[in-house]
Formats: sequence, C-alpha cells, structure tokens
Amino acid sequence: MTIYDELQWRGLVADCTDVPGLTTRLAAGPITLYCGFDPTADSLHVGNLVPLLVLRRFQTHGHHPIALAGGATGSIGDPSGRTAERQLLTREILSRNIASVKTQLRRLLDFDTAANPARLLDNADWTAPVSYLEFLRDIGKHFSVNQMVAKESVRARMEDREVGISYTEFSYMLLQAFDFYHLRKEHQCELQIGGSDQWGNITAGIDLCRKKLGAGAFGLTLPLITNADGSKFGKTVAGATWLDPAKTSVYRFYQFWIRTDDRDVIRYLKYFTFLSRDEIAALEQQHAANPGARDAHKALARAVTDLVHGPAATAEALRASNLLFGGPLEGIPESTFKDIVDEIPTRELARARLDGTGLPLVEAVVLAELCPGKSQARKDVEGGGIYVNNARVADPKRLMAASDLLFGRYLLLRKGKRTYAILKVD
RNA sequence: GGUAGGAUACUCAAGCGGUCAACGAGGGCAGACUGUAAAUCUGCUGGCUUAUGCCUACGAAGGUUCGAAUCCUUCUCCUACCA
Repeated sequence: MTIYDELQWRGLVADCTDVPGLTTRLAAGPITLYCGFDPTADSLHVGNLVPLLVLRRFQTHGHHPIALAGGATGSIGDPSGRTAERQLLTREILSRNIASVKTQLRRLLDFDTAANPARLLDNADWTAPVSYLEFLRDIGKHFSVNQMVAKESVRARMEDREVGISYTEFSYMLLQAFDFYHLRKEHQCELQIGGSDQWGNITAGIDLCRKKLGAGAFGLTLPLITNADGSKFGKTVAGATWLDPAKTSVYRFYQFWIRTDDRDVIRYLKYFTFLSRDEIAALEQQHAANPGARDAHKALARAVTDLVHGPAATAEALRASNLLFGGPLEGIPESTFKDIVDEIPTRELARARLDGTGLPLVEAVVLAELCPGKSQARKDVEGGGIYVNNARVADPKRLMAASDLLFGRYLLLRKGKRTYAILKVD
C-alpha cells in the first residue's frame, strides 16, 4: 500500500492541493516534507500527535520528514481557528517551550536512521536575521491583501467585529509562507502537511514558492479530529492531555484513551496507532461482537501510551489500571500496591492528624485534592460519590483513623467511578 | 470628538428598588442504569466551623435609600451611528 493510500484508508486526508501530482511525485521517489509545531505551551498534547505521526508514517515509507519548531511563528500567534486574539508569549516562556517541545519531537521521529533521518529545524533561525524592510520588499510584495483578506482564517476574524484581528496576526500567514519557501529552496522540501485549519497558510506558501522560485510544491491537510459527541478532541475542562508525564501522568494518559467513546475507538486506532489494517479490522470485529470487553480500547490505550512513554511506563500504568478497576483490593500484596502509588495523585499526610478524634473524611477529601473545598466535599460524600479504600462512605462526619490505612501508610480515596487519589502517611 | 446602547456566576442569557447567591440553557461534578462507553433519568453547581446563620459576589469607585444587580454621579472597556 502506498503512503497516500494508507493515509486515505486511515481517514487522514482532509484535502490535498493536487492529488494526481502528489501521488505521481511520491511514486517517483523519496520526498522531503515538513510540518510546523508552534510552541504555545511547554508540552505537546494528544492533538499534536496526529500530524506528528503522519510525518512518521511518511518516514517509514522512506521519505524525509522535517519537524519545524515555530520559534518565529510562535511569537506571533496563528489566527487560524481562533476566535480571539492571542496573548503574546514572552521571550523567556517561548524559548523554554521550544526546548521542551523539541525533546518531545525527538522521541516520536527517528533521527538516527542512516537512510532518511528526521530533522528538527527552528524557523527563528532564518526569520530572525531578515530585516523588516527586506521582508516587506522580498516577501510582502508577493502577497495581495485582497487574497489574504479572503482566506477563511482572516475573514472569520474580520467578520467578527467584536474581536477583530491585529496586524500582527494578520501577518502570520506570510511568515509561514516564508518557511515553506525557505525549506523548498534550501532543503528541497516539496510537501507541507498540517491540520485542515492550515490550508490557507499552506497554499500561501505554495504560491510563494511558485512566484519566487518557479518551483512547484504540494500541500496536504489532515482532518480536524472530533469526538462523536461533537466536542473537541483531547480538550476537557480540566485541560488538555499532555505528552509530558509531569503534566499528565502516564496513568492518566492511559486512562484518557481507555475512556474513548465506543463510536470513536476504531477511528482513533487508525489515527493514532501504527497497527496494520488487518489488526484494526480484527479489533473492530471483536468490539462489535463484545463491546463490554473493550478490546479495541485496550489496544488503543496500550499502543499510544507505548509510543509516547515507552513500554516500561506503559506496563506500570496498565498494572495500576487493572488493580484499581479490576476488582476488590483485598489480598493484594503491599509491593503491588506500592507500584500504583506513583501512578495516581498522592499527597502527604502527617500521621498526627489521625490521632485523637481522627481526620474528618471531608477534610481528607480536600487534602487529597479530590474536591476544591469542604462544601463540595460534603455534598459529594452525602451524594454517595466518595469511597475510602474502594468502599463507599456516605457519612460526612466519618473520622479517619490509623486503622483505616492500607498497609499502615496509605489512604486510598476515590471520587465517582474513576478519580483516585492517595494520602500517604509518613 | 459627539450621540445612543451595552458590561450579570465556567459560557450564553434573564432580572430593572426588597421575596436575589440571582430564572433558564449549555457545560461541569455526583447518583441510578451499565462496560472506567453512549443514551436516558435524578441531584448538586460562590465560600465557611450545616447555620431558619455569616462572608464574598451582578465592569470599577463613590452616592441616594431602612434596603441596590436594579436609581444617580464619575471612571474603564466594548458596540453602533455621526464627525
């Protein structure tokens, strides 16, 4: 199966500037392609995984991927898909973000293979030296404001009179086009991929390559990933699911995938894993036959966690998940329990708090950060949503004593079906 | 610069002198049902030593009043029309 056919089958092609041209070019030999990642946060999140894995898919087919860290573009802010002006990041935050994003990019692409190693570039390297005047004369001259205004990302903001768009963000497109031009010229990069909201930016780059170099280039956009219930993928009120284990623990990462909506799971297997067509077809059958077993969910969670965090961490997360959701805790050995302590949020508790009358359950719940305040904690307890060592306790006046500790050290608290926290006594 | 309109909790959005911690919707959290899924139904959704109690909140600061989200003044920011 060709790379294009594979992307098509996985549902990863939203749009392409020239399908016959690109497939012909891909068949002719290895191509260099790139995708940009703006350092808007100090970690990538699950949403960034899609284009990143597409780069990797191209790489396994022998092509040359370039991951572009947007040191320059990130300092401006992309208006695409945005309803409001971005807050500009400070220089310090930006450089810190770039550094951590770079290390994450390194893990997901192969930089060591001899034939077609991935490359990591930073657009600040070629953008920073260009003066404003030079940029206006050499690049700006090739853009028609009339056309720019017509692009979806700009138009949407122009029509929303309450928000508007700053000249800074309006110029973003030019910077990204300049990137493509630079890469086309210096690295023979012929293809840019990106989310479907990048269409306007990508085509702007292709136009610039043609005008300044007389060279053709291709653009390929990936679909916007949406959940079956219509919400945005990967984003919850609690925040994004990050690739950085310090921001989203491996256990939480694994759990994120396990809880995928049934209607989405097969699609996500195609988007986020390297499982073959046959393997996914088999999982689809298993899931249809016995959805309760969630074989597809488990395969998805395992594959993605493995990819991002490696097999050792995945095994830990799996063990913790099986233990917490597998049945009663009675009889599990202390050593096993200790393994899961690192996986779920743990707070320290002074032993003295359990002496005397004991620690009110409501306070324990707040200390474990399961609830933001005592009022909420009291309501949750009264509503039957709080469990101590996996047994429901509905009495808010209940006092925790040393005898409630597991292995003399741990208090396992749970809110609802799946939010766990541990209080650890020193 | 002038005139008119607006700013309410996470979001949208009622309220226009007391009965307002503030209608309703969405979102979120919890419960039931389940499969750590979806759909559905129920409860909660400012904080506190649970209290027919107190505190903090209706853009900001003052004022009128027994009493203000509601009235007045000034300010800030948005929007429309005019210049």
